[in-house]
Amino acid sequence: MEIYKIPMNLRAAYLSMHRMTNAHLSKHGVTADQFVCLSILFEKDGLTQKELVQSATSDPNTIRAMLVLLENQGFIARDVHPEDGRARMVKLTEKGRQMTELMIEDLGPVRDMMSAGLSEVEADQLNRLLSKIPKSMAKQLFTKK
Amino acid sequence: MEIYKIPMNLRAAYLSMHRMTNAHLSKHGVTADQFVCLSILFEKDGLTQKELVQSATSDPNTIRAMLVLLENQGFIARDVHPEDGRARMVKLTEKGRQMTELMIEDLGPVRDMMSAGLSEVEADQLNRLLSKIPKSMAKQLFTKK
DNA sequence: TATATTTACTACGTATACGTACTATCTGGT
DNA sequence: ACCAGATAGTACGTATACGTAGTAAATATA
Repeated sequence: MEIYKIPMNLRAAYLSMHRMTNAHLSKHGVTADQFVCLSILFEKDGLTQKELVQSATSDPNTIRAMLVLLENQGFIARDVHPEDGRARMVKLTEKGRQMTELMIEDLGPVRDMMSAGLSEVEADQLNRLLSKIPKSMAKQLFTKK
Repeated sequence: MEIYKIPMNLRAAYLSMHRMTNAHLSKHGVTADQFVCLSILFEKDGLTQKELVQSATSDPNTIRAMLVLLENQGFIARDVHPEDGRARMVKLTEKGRQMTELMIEDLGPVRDMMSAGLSEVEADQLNRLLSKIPKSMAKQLFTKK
C-alpha cells in the first residue's frame, strides 16, 4: 500500500526543505521558521500572536520564543493590543520589512528548487493534496473530545 | 503562482501529522521521531547509526540523542560494530520489537486520517510529488560546493 | 609501514515544537 | 456590578534539528 509511505515522504520533503532554507537564510541571521513569521507579517502586518500561531501552524510557546528573538534583532515590535489588554500586536519594523523583502528575493533559488521537476499542474495538485492533511487532523481533534 | 504555496502547505501538513502522531504515541512513552527510528529497525534490524541517519532523513546528532533515550527505555541496544570500531550497531531488543509492533497497530487511525479523502491514485500521486523534493535539494547541495 | 585523510560517532550550543501550569484580562450570565 | 469561565500570553521542562568542533578508528597514499 503506497498510502503508508506518505508519512515518511512528507517527513523527508519537509526536513530537506527546512535544512535548505535555513542554509540559505543563515547569512541574514534568521532561521527558516523566523522567516515564516516575517513573511506572514510582510503579507499582513499588525497581527496578534494568536493570529500568527494560526497562520504559521504553530503554537503559542514556539511563536513567542521566535518573536522574542526577532524583537531582539530589531525586526519586529510587540506592543500591547489597543483593545485587548491580554493580546500583543506584532508589527514589522522598517528594518524588518526591508530585510524580509531582501530574504524573499534571496530565497528565489530555493523556491525554484522546490518546484524543479514540477509542472504548474503538478504544483497545484501537490498543494491540493497537501492541504487535505491538516484538515483531516483537525477533524479528528474535534471528534476525540 | 501556486508553486510558491508549496512550502507553507508542506509545513502545515508535516507539523499537523507530527503533532497527531505524538499525541497518539504518548501513552507508549515514545515520540513520533523515536517511532520513526523504531519502525525503520523493525523493517531491517541491525543498522549502524549512519544508516539510520540516512533512512530517517536526519543527522548524526539527532539520531544519537534519540537512540540514547530509546536505549535508556530498553527498546534498543547499541553495540560496537564487529568490523568497524568507529561504528555502532543498533538493534531492537525483544521488548522494543514487541512495543514497535503494538505501536504500528495503534497508529492505524492516524494512517487512516492521513489518507482520508485521498484515493489510491491520489496517494500515489502525492508520494511521487513529495519524493521529488528531497532529490532536488540534494542535487543543489552538490552543485554548490 | 608511516602518515595524511576520511569517516563514524560524540560533545556542546542555539533554535523549534509542544505539553503543562500559571497570570492577567476579558466576557457572559445573574 | 459581580463572579465564573474563557482567552492571550508567559514560564518551564523535555525532545528534535542541526551547526561546529573534537576523538578514535579505518583507509589511502607515499
